[in-house]
Amino acid sequence: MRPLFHPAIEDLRPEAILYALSDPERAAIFAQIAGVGSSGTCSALACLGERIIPKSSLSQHFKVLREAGLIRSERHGVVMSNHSRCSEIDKRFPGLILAILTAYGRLPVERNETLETQ
Amino acid sequence: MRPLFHPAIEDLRPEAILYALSDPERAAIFAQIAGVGSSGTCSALACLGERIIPKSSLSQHFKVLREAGLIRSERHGVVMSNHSRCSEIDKRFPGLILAILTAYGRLPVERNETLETQ
DNA sequence: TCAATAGTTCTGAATTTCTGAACTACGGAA
DNA sequence: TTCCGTAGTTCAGAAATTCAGAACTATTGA
Repeated sequence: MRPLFHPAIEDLRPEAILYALSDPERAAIFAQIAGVGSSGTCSALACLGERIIPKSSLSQHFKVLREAGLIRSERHGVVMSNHSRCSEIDKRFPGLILAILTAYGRLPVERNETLETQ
Repeated sequence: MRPLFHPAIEDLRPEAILYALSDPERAAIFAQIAGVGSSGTCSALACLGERIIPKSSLSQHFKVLREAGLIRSERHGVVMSNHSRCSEIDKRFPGLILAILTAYGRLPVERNETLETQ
């Protein structure tokens, strides 16, 4: 298994972020991770929506999110922990993640700790 | 030629907007239209970047932008005029377009007339 | 009526996405 | 140690999407 690639903050490209979040399943996964803060294993996120996401697809989704710079994944023993890189991204692209999650209706009304409201 | 489809504002879906703007060529076209305000013919936008976009591809790009609700196209004689639906979209998804165009580095520093800075 | 211009649709090749099956990595039990 | 179970990755082929040249349509002006 090759080591997980995480782009540096200065290498983030807006097209990759938009592409990653243009899939509602991926957006739901990311919203969950960003909402809960440091969050869950891949398998815990397998049935957020109306279907059970096959694990190979799920793995691909995480790869896309990771390589867009949206999340950071690290292995802890047998499970993978994923957390969002919202605050880093917000420095580079102010307001972007907040606007996207809001558009998806994924942000709670009360202030979210992992996102600066600018 | 079938009539051009423009979604109603309440039918706009964030995934379609993100997808449409996740292509740098389409984003450049949209930025140009949104920046200039009411803007140009398709062919006038054919060589914004490093290559000349084939006209069939260009036509597809416009269709994607149109069906995502980002632009409104109308035929005036032999040419097509396209203008952005930024202000409508901004009511539905506040800050989204501004954040995306800013991330792409496409917004002038001075205030843009077609976008509300909220 | 004809030619020119601007854009759309068609079509097949190339690319991408999806997902079941096989595989790898790690931890714990025996 | 070895074996087993869990968690996730990679492979591979089918399905879907994208790309762009060629053919087509619509409109204007001569």
